[in-house]
Amino acid sequence: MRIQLNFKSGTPVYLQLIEQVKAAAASGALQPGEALPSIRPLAEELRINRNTVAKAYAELESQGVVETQAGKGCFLANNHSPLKKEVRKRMLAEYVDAAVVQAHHLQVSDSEFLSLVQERLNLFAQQNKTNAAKNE
Amino acid sequence: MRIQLNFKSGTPVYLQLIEQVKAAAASGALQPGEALPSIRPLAEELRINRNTVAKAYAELESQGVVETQAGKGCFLANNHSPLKKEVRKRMLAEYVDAAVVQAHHLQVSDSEFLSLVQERLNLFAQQNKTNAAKNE
Amino acid sequence: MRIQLNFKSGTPVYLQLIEQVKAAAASGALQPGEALPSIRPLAEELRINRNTVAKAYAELESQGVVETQAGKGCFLANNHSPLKKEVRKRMLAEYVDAAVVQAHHLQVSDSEFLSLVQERLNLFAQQNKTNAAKNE
Amino acid sequence: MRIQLNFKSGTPVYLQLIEQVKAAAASGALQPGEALPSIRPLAEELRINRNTVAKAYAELESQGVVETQAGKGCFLANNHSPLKKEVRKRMLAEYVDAAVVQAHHLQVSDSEFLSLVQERLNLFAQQNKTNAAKNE
DNA sequence: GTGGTCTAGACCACC
DNA sequence: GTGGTCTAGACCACG
Repeated sequence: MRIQLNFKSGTPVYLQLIEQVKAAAASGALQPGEALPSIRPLAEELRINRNTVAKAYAELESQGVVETQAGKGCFLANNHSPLKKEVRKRMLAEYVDAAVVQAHHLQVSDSEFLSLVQERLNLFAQQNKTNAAKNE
Repeated sequence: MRIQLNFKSGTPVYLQLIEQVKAAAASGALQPGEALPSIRPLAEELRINRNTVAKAYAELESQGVVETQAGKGCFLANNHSPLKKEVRKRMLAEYVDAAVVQAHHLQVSDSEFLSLVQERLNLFAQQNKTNAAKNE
Repeated sequence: MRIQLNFKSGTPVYLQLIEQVKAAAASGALQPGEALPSIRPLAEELRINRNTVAKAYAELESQGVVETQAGKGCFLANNHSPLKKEVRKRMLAEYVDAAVVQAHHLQVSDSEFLSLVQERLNLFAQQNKTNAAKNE
Repeated sequence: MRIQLNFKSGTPVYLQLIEQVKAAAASGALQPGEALPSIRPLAEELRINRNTVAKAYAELESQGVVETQAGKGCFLANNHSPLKKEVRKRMLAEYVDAAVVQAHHLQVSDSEFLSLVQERLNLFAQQNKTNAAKNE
């Protein structure tokens, strides 16, 4: 699971964590019963306080999204099924629209915008590969 | 201009306002020189405090998006501060990255993602045309 | 009576007006029964709204410092006697202290400070003479 | 550090705080590197809201008078931003002018005014010496 | 415990 | 009526 925080957005960090865990569960990237990252390593990787991660996990447990087993870890609860493709597309569209509006506001043409999108996709795939290698 | 707030998103209300004013400006729904809604009526309509609207407008002014005249009102500025191309690209990249990450979380493939981007670009261009026609 | 406003101090203009009229009354510069400047010319001279002057005068009347006679003007009430020299000196000391602290903060030496004071006193006397000539 | 507020003066509380911290720094009562009172206890002691103190400290930081470390505290900065001599003189002139105007209102003669200035300078120098001795 | 931010209410100056 | 400012309360992130 890949977590990416935006410290400048004004959105509390723990809410960003919650949202991204939910998204991973919604997409099926995180399977029911699968373990979430442990609090301490995750906090170190993201350069945030352990309390912040703990708070997000606690909130997720109170919402029934995950189940915590003391001393063992935190696992995705069972009663979650991957969302329909249509729903996922609608969720994603919000993010795409924000980028499109910003592009227009910054007077970036459609073709420039599309090539930027392609560029970031490639960059992202490359980073993923690097992370995967590191975790082997 | 149509403003729609989401009080449960965790995104500060004043940031949502800023985004939507920018979107309206980018889409042509709000024309250069045109007056934005006055602070008090807008705050009442949205059921929020006047200061929240005032803060959004103040931030928009400091970004050069609008020009405010005390006692008169707040108007959309003409020139969208022509920043250097590199700077604009970097600003835009943040939005694109957020969408890319979300696509990955929701396990949407690159090709599906690109076609969604194209779809939203087309939709946006269409809205622009409609607004232009309306303002003639 | 010389009024000097500071638009950057954060103190409301009408409060500055009130304070300065009171100071003039306290010092004896304004005698009981003497007329205050008319609202309209004073507002023009100070480049502020007539309402602001009117508000200050209304507040002064409600405090019993002045008495307004509709259509005639605004006059200093009778029950005010000039303050003792010691009291005036103490009031003035507050302003002097603020300047002294600022001088030290800006690392201006005592001798430089004293020559600045002398310079401003001269400038002030000169302006007064100019204004007096204009009003003849 | 002794803070004394005047709630009836019309001067915003946060500005009074700024002035008094500057005065303490200028007089030597507060040494470079020394911690200012923490926001919460100070607010309670003065019976004002925490945000009012926070605003004063934030403004002091933007002026370069203090340096604040989130989660640690707020400390007096070392170098009082050596501005150009001309700029400093102009800033100081505002304070001097306010005192000069007040002297005129209170009908204090120039010579009396100058001797008062000298008196306060001496008093201030004496305080500085006392504070220096105390901090040895 | 520390400082920082978002939202709110009341008041100010100006037209 | 317009926008602007000061003060406040609640919540957040961090140590």
